Amino acid sequence: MERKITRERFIETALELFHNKGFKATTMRDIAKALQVEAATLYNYIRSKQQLLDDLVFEIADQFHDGLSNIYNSSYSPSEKLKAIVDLNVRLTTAYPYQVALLVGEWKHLEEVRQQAFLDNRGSYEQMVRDIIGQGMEVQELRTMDLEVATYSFLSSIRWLFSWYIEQGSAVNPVELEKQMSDFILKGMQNND
Amino acid sequence: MERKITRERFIETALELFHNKGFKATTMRDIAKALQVEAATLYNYIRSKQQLLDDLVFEIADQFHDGLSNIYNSSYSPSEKLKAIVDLNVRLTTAYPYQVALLVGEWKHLEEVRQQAFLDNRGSYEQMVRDIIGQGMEVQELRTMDLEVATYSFLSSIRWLFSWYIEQGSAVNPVELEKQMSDFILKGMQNND
DNA sequence: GTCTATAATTCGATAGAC
DNA sequence: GTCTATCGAATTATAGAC
Repeated sequence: MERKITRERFIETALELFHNKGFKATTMRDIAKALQVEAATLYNYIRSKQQLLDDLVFEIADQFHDGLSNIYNSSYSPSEKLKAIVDLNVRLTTAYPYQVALLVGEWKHLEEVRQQAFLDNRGSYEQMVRDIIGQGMEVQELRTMDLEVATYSFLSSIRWLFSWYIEQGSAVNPVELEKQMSDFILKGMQNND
Repeated sequence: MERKITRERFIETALELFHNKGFKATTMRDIAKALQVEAATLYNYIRSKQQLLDDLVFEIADQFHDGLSNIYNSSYSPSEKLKAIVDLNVRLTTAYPYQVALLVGEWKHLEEVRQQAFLDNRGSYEQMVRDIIGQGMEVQELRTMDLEVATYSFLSSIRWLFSWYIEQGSAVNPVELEKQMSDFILKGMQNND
């Protein structure tokens, strides 16, 4: 009958509410009510609601960025790298679906300076993907296509994984999911001459 | 030196702010300031902020739904229908990018009953797409793949078009865009035996 | 570590003059 | 149709008792 709050339970509850109602529409009282405590209690765990968002967004954003850097700086071929990127996304998304949801949908509510830092991070991520796809076309591993459309479509098709995963009640085999997604996305990009 | 507000200018300004800051974070005073009037003035144009969101979301949602219904009930083949869906999305998104942004990102802030109506509408849209892809596999126009992953990836890859279009400053030829996107997305789905 | 109480601010919306 | 003035509710966060 433990009623005590752990930081972990607090974060979990907050993330779920942020996903369901949005960060701005979720009040400290909402989170407190879900944990059956008073709102003031929550301030033993965080400095502010704003700081909580910042911590959660950048924690997961850094994981994506670091993961992609390792892929980018590897000796894999371009199309092998793209498969590794799909794999990275599936692994992070199935491990931290609600944090990815926050990353995709609530970064606008970071304070201004931090929002710019976020956009720099995201821009760097997108540029690495663009480079890899461009290299794939150069060595003719990938079909020749409009680079911007290809980059955008690739990123777009994996970005919404979190919402599907959450809706499915997480009843998905991550390994099979990665196979299916790589298959679908990369088949359209590969050069078959 | 016309300072008068038209309903059109009001909607345009509100949509842009909703996209930049999010619906919840945009105050009536924000919109008023951008139009260089007082907040009270805005209530000559709308009944409430909530009603404004509702009107704008369902106006564009209905256009997507009706457009897809027409495609669904046509005599085109499944893969021709998919191409028509991409075309529908490109046309609506390039014509009403900020309204599409609202549709994708802010539906959570509809009031509860209307939110359910929205989800019913979206579910119906997704089911039609799922049907078309399933039929494409049956008649072997499309490769055999996991139906859920294919449907999700297809929808996902066109959903973020609005953000790209807005970022590009709308400097895109819609016809060429439709061609590039159809090409990218459908190449990976077609059966080549 | 959790509570009660409340300060300080902000927001949506209305009343009523012009 | 736009303004000034303001109400009432809601929100983040803090102070201080236990």
